[in-house]
Amino acid sequence: MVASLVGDPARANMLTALMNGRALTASELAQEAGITPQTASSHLGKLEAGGLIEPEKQGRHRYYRLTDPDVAGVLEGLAGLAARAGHMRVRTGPKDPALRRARICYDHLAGDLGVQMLDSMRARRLVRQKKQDIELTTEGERFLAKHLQISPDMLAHPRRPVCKACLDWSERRHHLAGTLGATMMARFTELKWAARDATPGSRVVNFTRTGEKSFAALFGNGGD
Amino acid sequence: MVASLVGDPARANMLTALMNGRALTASELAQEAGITPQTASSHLGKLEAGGLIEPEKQGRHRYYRLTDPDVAGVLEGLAGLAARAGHMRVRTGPKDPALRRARICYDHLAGDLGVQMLDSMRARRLVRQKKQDIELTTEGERFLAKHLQISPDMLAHPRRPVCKACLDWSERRHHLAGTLGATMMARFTELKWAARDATPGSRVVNFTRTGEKSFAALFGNGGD
DNA sequence: ACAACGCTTCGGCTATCATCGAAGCATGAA
DNA sequence: TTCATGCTTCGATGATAGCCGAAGCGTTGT
Repeated sequence: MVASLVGDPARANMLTALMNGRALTASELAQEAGITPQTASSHLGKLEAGGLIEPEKQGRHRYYRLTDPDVAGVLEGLAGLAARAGHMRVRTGPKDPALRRARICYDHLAGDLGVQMLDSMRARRLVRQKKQDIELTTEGERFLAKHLQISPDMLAHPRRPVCKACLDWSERRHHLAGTLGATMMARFTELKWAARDATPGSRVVNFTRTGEKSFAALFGNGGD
Repeated sequence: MVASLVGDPARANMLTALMNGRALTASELAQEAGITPQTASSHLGKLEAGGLIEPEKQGRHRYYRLTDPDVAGVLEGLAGLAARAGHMRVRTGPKDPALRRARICYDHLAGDLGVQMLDSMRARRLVRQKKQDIELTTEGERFLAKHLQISPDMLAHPRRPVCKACLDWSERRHHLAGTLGATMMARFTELKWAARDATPGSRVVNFTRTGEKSFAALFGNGGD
C-alpha cells in the first residue's frame, strides 16, 4: 500500500524534503530524516518500489527525486488533510513563518505570496477561475509577455496543464500550479527577485528587497 | 500523520468501503475490514481524530461517513499512485470485473463506463477539457436539459466545482466528477438505468438492460 | 424491569517493522 | 594498488501498534 509508505515519519520527512523539486542524495535524505544511511537505504528502496521516487546514479552518488508532479500533488493533498485536522507539522522551527510566507511547492510558488499572486491575477482577469479550473485569458498572455517575458509556447507541455489550482496547506486557499506556475517561479529566480533558501532541503523562498517591490507592483494588494 | 492512518490495511478497507458515499455503521465497517468490533472501534476513533471520517449517532448505531469529498479525492489519488506501481488492490474477487466496468467513486460514475461517458462528452463538445480542467459548453447545457432534465442551476454549489476530472484507477484515464458527475449519476439512478449493488459496502453499479441501451444511445462509442 | 444489542474500554499477547552495528560492494581519488 | 567515500546488505534488537477476550455502558425492545 502506498499510504503506509508515506505514513512512516522518516519517509515522510524524506518526501517532504523532496517536495522542493530538487533531487537529493541518499545521505542528504538520511540526514534530513535524522536516521543513519543504512536505515535510509531501506526506506529509499521501499519508496522506489512503490513508485514514489526515482533514482539517478551519478558517480558514487545516488540522487533521488519525486517521480512525478502527480506524486507531489497527492502529497500536498495529504498535507492539506493533515493541516485541517490541526495536526500541523511537528517540524516546528524558526523557518516556519518564512515557510508560511513563501515556499516552493514542487516547482511553483506557494504560501502567502503564492495565494496573493493568484488572487491578484484573478482580480485583474489575467486568468479565469471556475471553482477548481483555471484558464489563462488573452489579457493574461499579454501581461505575461510584457512584464515577465513569458510567451504561450513556453508553457506547452504534453502531459501537464498550463494552469492548475493547487490547494495551499498553510493558507487553505488556492495558489497557481501547472507549467505557468513553474515558469513564473523560474522567471522570478532568473530576475533575482527571489531565491530558494540555501540550506539543503529547505522549501523556503527568500525575496530580495527589489524583488519584493517588483512583485508587489505586479501582484500587490492594490489589484484586489 | 494522516497517511499512516490510511496506511493500515484494516483502516484502508474501511475507507474504501466508505468511498461509495454512504454512511456505514461501526459493525458493518468491522465486517468489511475483517476485524472484530473492538478493534474496529479503535480504528474508527483514530480515523475520526484524524478528521477523515465523521460519526452520526442514530439510536444505538453509529454511522460513519467520509467528512468531505476532498477526503475522497485524496484517497482516489492515493489509489491512482498505487495502481500505477502495479500494486493493484489485493481485494480480488468475482466482483472485480464488475467493478472495472462501472462503480461509484464517492458519488459519481467511475470505471469503464465513466471514462467512456467523459470521452463521448468531450468528442461531442458537450464539455471542453484542457488537460486537467473541464468546462461545460452551452451545447452541453442544452444536451443535459434535453436528455437528462438537468438544468445549470441544479449544479451550483458553494464549494464544489461543476466539472472536475477525476483519475480513474482502473482505466488510468479521467472520468467526470464534480456536481455534474454526481447529478448525472443520481439521474441515472432515478431513471432506473442503473442501481448501486445491494450488497453493503459494494461500489459496483449495475445497469439495467434498458439503462444500458439508453446510456449507449447518449454516450455510445459512435460518438467517439 | 429485564434482556438483547451495538459499541466502547481495558489488559495482555503477538507480530511487524524501524533502527543500528558490522561487513560487503561499488566508484573515485591518490 | 591502496585508500576513502557513498551506498547497500545482513543480522539482531526493540518498540510500536494491531488484535482479540472479557467486561462495562448506553440504547432499544419486550
